[in-house]
Amino acid sequence: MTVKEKSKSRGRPRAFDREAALDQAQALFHAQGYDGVGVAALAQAMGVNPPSLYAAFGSKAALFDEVLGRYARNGLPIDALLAPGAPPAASLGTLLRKAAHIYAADPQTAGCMVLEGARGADAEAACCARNWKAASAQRVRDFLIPTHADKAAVVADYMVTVMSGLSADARAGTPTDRLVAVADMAGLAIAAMLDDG
Amino acid sequence: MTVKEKSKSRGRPRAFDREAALDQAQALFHAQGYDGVGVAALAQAMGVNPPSLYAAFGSKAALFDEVLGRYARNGLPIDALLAPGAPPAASLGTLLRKAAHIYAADPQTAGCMVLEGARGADAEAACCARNWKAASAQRVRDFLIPTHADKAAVVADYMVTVMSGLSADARAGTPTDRLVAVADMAGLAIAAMLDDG
DNA sequence: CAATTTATATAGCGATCATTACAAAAATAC
DNA sequence: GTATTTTTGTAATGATCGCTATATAAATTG
Repeated sequence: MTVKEKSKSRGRPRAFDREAALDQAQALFHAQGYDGVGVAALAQAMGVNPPSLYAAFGSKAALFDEVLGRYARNGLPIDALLAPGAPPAASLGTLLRKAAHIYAADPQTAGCMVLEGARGADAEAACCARNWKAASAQRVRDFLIPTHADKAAVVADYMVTVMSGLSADARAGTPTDRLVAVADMAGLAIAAMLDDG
Repeated sequence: MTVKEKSKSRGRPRAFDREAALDQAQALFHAQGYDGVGVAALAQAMGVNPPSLYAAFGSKAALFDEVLGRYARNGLPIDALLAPGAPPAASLGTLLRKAAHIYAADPQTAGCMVLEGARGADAEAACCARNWKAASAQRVRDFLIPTHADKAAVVADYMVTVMSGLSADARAGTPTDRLVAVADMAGLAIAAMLDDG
């Protein structure tokens, strides 16, 4: 039952599915946070011994970074919602509302893994997470530049700030309806800034 | 130079100033977070050996809880800003703006210790911090009930959410002016909710 | 076949974690 | 004075941290 995707490498083949192992790592990181989960727990959940984990992923931080990449790719559909030409205020409001729903949907995956990772005690992991966080803020800025160039920076900062707060609330156990109500209220500032102002 | 405040207790007198030690602990917890600082570092900063720390404060988590109490008492002047009869939207906007200033004022004390502590990996410490967080939310609700009873809950949630996001940004190094700009934009939603709506 | 390469499992590395025996020291109580 | 109580410093507890040295197993290469 060994898998050999692409090139038939020389040595002994890997005995575990790399993607499936990443899934397990992602679930654990999301549920308990980078600081809350140890390498031993990760290896066990991935069905692998620590040496294989290090051989395949390099380090705990590198594994986390790879997990964050998958998460950012398959998480919130930012690019779909913020397509060029979409109505700015409404689209950003929808993004906040969708984030609230996703953050509170499952207690095992509460909040945003990127935004939570950016606050952890581990400097290396926080640095990785903040890079992904900055990339998301940049996407919001790019979306706004054509229509509201002068306000793109503030509004993008505001979006990240609110989503970070929503993520914290979701991890504290705030239920979906309260989170969505906050997201909708946060949308009022966007409308006031982009439509009225 | 030994201090004996109230009752002359029986045994050997304490050799350190309890309040000064708490100051040092607060500085360290604020700078590095509950998970980021160990008991050994705490004891050294407080000028005390670990056994004395445990004799005086009980445990790392209990020390953190006591520090949080001091912090909540001497931190943001919530009660002063949210006095009964104060203009609701303007007062809450001022609170956000003041929070932004304080959060970003000193890199050694960036963000809010309560809101950051509420996201830590340690369950006991996070529980303590969330109690203080809930108490602050309750003060906002009480402030709003007389004038906007129907919206007090959402607005209080929104305030805590935004402040939590501001705290995260401050810890990530966002400068004061950008944080204040976000706080002011967040104030637009409060005005829209309380004045217009 | 032997040689090489890679992944595996066992076991343990030194460091740090929060916490605590233990005994000497310093105060009051009798 | 002696007894009692509390704090002190030294040193170490077991647990867990991220990580790895080592040897064996399983594949390709010649």
